[in-house]
Amino acid sequence: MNKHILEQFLTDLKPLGLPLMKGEHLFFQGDQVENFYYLKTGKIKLIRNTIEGGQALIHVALAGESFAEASLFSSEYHCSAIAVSTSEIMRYKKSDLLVYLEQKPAAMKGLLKMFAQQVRDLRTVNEIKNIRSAKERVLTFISHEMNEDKELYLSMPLKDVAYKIGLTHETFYRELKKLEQARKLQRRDGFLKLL
Amino acid sequence: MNKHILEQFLTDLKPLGLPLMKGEHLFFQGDQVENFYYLKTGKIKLIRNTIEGGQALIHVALAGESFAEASLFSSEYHCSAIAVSTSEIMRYKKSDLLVYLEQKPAAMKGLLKMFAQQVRDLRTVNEIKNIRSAKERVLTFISHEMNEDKELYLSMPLKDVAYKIGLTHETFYRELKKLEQARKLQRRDGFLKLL
DNA sequence: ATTGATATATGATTCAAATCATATGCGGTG
DNA sequence: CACCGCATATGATTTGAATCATATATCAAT
Repeated sequence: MNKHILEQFLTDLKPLGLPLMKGEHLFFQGDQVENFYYLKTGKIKLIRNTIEGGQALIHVALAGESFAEASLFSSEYHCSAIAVSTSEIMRYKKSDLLVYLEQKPAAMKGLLKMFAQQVRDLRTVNEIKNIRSAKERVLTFISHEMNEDKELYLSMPLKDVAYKIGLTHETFYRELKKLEQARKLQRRDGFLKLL
Repeated sequence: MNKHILEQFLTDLKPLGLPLMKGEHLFFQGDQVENFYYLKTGKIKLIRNTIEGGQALIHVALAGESFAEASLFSSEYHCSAIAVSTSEIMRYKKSDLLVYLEQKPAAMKGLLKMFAQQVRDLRTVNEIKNIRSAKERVLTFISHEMNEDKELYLSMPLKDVAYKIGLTHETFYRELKKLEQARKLQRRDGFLKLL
C-alpha cells in the first residue's frame, strides 16, 4: 500500500538505483542526512544503539517501503540502516525531494497521509505492548494485522514479529503452539489464520 | 514546539472556540470525522476501547497540541477524546483545512514535519517498552525526555507516565523510590532530575 | 469545611514470561 | 556436498514485575 503512494508521487524525480549486499550499512546513526531512500526489493533493518551499548530493532523495512522518513526534517540519522538481505534501494537527493514536494501539493499530501498511517500503526503496537498476557498480546496483534479472511501473511521471521510486539521469540513460539493446539490458530508456510 | 508550528500555518483559517467541561467527550470512537481539533488550554485524554472491553490510554494531549492527527485522512475516529480537565478547543472544519493545506505548501510542510516528529517519538517509546528491566526502562525514558539540565517536567500524573512506558503504577512508584534512595534521581514538585 | 475521587505509596504474594540451555531444521554459500 | 549461520522449537529454572491489598495524600467540587 505504501508502495503505490510513494511510486505515484516520486515518478517525476529521477532516483538513483543502489544495490546493497546483505549486512551492508546504508547509513550510520549520526550520519548527515543527504538522501531519502526507498526500498525496492529486499529487507532493511533499522537499529539504534542504546545508551547501555545494546542495539534495538526500530523497524524492518520491507520491499516497497520508504524508511527513516522522519530524517527528512533532521540533519542527522538517529538510527543505522543495515541490509538484512541483498537489497535494491532507490535514492533521492533530500534537497531535491523537499523542493519537489513544495511544488506539488498532491505529492506532499500523499506523504502526509503515509505519515498519518505510520502514527496510527505505531500507536496500535504501543497499545498492544501494554497487554500483559502473552496470549492476549499475540491474539490482539493478529486481529489487528489480519485481512478479511482472518489471515495474516508474515512478511518477516517469527523472531522479528516477536520483537515487534515486545515478546521474546521463545515465548512467542510457545504461544503460537498453544493457540494452534487449542484450535484457535492455523499455521501454513508464511501464514497465520485465526479460527 | 508543536504549538508554534500549528499556530503558524493555521492563522489564516478561522477556527471556532469550543469550551469543554471535565469528563466531557469531544468525540467518540466510531464518530464521523468532520473536524480537526487543536487544544488551546487544558488536557485531553485519547482512549481506545479494546476488544476485551477494556480501555487503553493512547495519548494525553496537552495545551498547544493538536491530536488525533491521523483522523484527517480517515472517515471515522479510531479513539474517543475525553477532557481530563476543563479545556478550550479550537475547531477547524476538516474539509476547509484540507483545501487550505493544498493551497499552502509551507503549511503542509509544517504539518508533515510535525507528523515526522510524532513517528520518531512513538518509535522511541516503542523501543523503551522493549526494555525488560523496570529500572532501565525508567532511566531510559527519563534520559530521552529530560532537558539539557537533566530535568524532566512531568506534564501528567506519574500514573499516566507509568502507563506510557508500559509499567504498572505500583512498579513505577517503587522504581522511582529506589532510584531516589540510590541517589540517582531527585524529585521535587513536578520535576524529576537525573544525577 | 466536608466529601468524594484520584494519585501516591508500600507491603505480601504469585505467577507467567524471561532466561538459560540445547536441539533440529533450513536456506545460502564456497 | 558439506558447512555455516540463523530461525524455529522446546525443556528447565529463575526472577522480577504484576497482582492484590490497604493506607495516606492531594485535589476538586459542593
